[in-house]
Amino acid sequence: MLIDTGGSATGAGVLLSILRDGRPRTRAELAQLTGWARSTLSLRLDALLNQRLVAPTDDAIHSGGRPATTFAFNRSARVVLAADLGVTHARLAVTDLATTVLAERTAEMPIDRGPVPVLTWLVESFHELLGECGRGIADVCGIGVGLPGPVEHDTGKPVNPPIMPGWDRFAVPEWLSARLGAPVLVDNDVNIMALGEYWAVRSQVRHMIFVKIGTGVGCGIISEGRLHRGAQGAAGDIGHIRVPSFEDVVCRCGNTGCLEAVAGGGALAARLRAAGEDTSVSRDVVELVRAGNVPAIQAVRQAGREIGTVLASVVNFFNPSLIVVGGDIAESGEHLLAGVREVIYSRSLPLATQHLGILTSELGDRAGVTGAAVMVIEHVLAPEAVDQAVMAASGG
Amino acid sequence: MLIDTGGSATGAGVLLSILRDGRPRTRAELAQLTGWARSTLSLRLDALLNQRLVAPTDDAIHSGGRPATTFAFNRSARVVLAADLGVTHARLAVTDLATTVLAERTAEMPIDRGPVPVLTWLVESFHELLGECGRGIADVCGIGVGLPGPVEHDTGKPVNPPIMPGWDRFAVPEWLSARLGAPVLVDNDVNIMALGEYWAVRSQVRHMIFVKIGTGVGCGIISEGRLHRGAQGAAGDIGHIRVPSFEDVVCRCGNTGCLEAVAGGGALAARLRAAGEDTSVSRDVVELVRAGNVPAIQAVRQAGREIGTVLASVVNFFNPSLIVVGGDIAESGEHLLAGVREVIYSRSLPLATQHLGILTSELGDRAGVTGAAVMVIEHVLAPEAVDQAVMAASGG
DNA sequence: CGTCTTATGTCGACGGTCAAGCAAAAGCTC
DNA sequence: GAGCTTTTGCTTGACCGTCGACATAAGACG
Repeated sequence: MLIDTGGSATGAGVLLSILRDGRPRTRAELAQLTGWARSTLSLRLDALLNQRLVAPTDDAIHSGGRPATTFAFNRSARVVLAADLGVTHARLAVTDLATTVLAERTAEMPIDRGPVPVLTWLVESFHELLGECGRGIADVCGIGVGLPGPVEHDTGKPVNPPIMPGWDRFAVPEWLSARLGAPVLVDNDVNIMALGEYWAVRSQVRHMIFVKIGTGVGCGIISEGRLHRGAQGAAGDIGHIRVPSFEDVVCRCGNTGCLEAVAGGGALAARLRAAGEDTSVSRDVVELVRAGNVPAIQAVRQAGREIGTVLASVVNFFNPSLIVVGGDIAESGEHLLAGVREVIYSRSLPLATQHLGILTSELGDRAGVTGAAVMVIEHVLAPEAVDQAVMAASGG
Repeated sequence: MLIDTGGSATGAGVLLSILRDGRPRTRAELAQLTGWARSTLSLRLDALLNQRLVAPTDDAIHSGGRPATTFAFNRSARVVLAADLGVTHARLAVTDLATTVLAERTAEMPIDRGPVPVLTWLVESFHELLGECGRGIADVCGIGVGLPGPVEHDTGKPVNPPIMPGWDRFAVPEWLSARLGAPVLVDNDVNIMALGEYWAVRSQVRHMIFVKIGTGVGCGIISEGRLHRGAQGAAGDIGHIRVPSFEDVVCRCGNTGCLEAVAGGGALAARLRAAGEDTSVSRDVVELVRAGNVPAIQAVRQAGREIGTVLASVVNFFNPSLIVVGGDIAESGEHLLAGVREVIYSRSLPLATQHLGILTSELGDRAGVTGAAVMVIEHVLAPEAVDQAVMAASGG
């Protein structure tokens, strides 16, 4: 229960947080920005150089006399292992400290095989991916994992996941970190996708909602730049909000009229199948839309309207400045988004919509692994964590 | 653009934040809690004693040898001026640093008289209230004001308030602090009510929603213990969420089917008036309910159901651990709450509702002034602010 | 009243930080 | 290549915050 007051709380962390934007800077600039003496600054800069978290850049700024060497964040100092585990699919990546993917892999990997088989495969694959991009296990500063169900983020354990048999309360972080020797962070897959998309717009946006429309419907919430997980980590479960005039539609959750049962990818596939199309999963619906199938396009647009109805309420309540729509169904082009926009702009308050952006995911199916990497990077590169690492390296 | 790295960042602030809970502690306990040497601790404790923010308590703990003097937060060190300005009504209070009301006053004060008349009255009344509780203007550490409309919290200016003629972009903080000589914080009235209610439960609750049902309907949102204001400061505007099967009801906002037009106090009064009752404002509805008028009771309970419909969606989306219902109509007893509970518990997900509390306001019509005081106290007693004050007092 | 125990104040030592100054380095201009 | 300009690294002395140790204070107990 001690409060860290420092002793040698070196302060290298805040220096790094300034350099995290990637812009190269001279010592003089950094001294002015931090308010430290040049001698002190050099001391702390050296600490970061020793950690290889910062590196001198090639181009020197010249202003008449001796050119000033510039220093910039070294995104290659460490690597992050990121995993986005879906219900049937898995995507893995090795990224640098700026979320750039260095090596990646996707595979069919049903989550219901259980934690040990899936995570064993995960560890093996990570080793292979590390080999692909020429890095070693020693370079790994952390592992981020997204799971398709509710996760207690503090402990990293899934809690009562409806579609992950065998995973309930499995200690994922302990299991993985024992085998990979680095800190492990776990969260819900929609949350990490939100984090990934937020990363790209973090300089302009403070409040954001990421809506994933796959088989089901869910969303991740960013408030004041931080993920809002809710009291039970169940925030963002908009898939089971009841939509009007569909009280007869039965949802897998046992209730009726849920958004997911009306506008989710699974529901669309089922409805089109009933109409004679050969659609079993949400990706089949996307195929059909891309092929120009009119009933499929109409269904997707109408789903957009239903989702828009719910989001219109969410906009009034939460007042975000950006809504990002992702997931399988979102990749079927503008049809879905058109429906969403149509309803939100007509139903939400002008004050809340005048500066509201409604966009499709920039990262596409990479949002998950990017977000997993972001989660790790934010943890490992937080000022206090950097201070501690620097202290440990110099202190012994 | 300097980053405060200290010099003499005394650290007295974190010490005070430990003592803020009100529990008396000995020097030894505090040294252990902070991790500082006893000598260092004494130094910082002295700084807080000089500021009178901490005071020795009478009872000394005895354990064989010399008894240890205990120290506790001195809630009487300063006073806060708090104002909750409604559309027609105003409530003012002088509170101590633990939000205890020392003197208060309510008055009819229509906000549409404009900023200068209202604020002039405010300043006069504050002086009188200070006299009543035997404190001087020098004791005031800050002023908190709640206004019935959207406020840009950073600047304290109302922005496009629909029902506050003459207030648009009026510089409330500058005007008041020039006359009262202390920092002024301004926010929306619903936000400060949320803050006030949160204060009472802050040790158990991190995510909360405060719903105010007066003439209109609005809510304040607490995420991770902090007020979520949204991108335009417009978050919590649930009064204009569309509720199903009321598409014919016209709202004062120009749209149709808004929750406020269906279940707000103004709407209830109008509906009962059309049925022959003598109700013009929401308080009249409450009177009627208290008198046992059956149509009024039915109307209020049904309003609770309509509000519950919206809140059920909000619960799925936001996953709070507590919903507090306040405002005029909430004071009509359990009828409203029964309607709200009925719908939320039947429509929201079990995971989100199993530990969800739905309660009426503990503070009642004092929630506003309490919240205004909380806003000021959190600002003035924040560790950095305390450090700065201590530094200023000792440095010159 | 003396002794014992624990709390508290004081003082010197230590270490981190700063400002200043100087010499060396690295490029440019002439 | 000499001279100029500016950055950079290094050193020194001073200052301040923090710590540990010692002396003193305050009450209890016999």
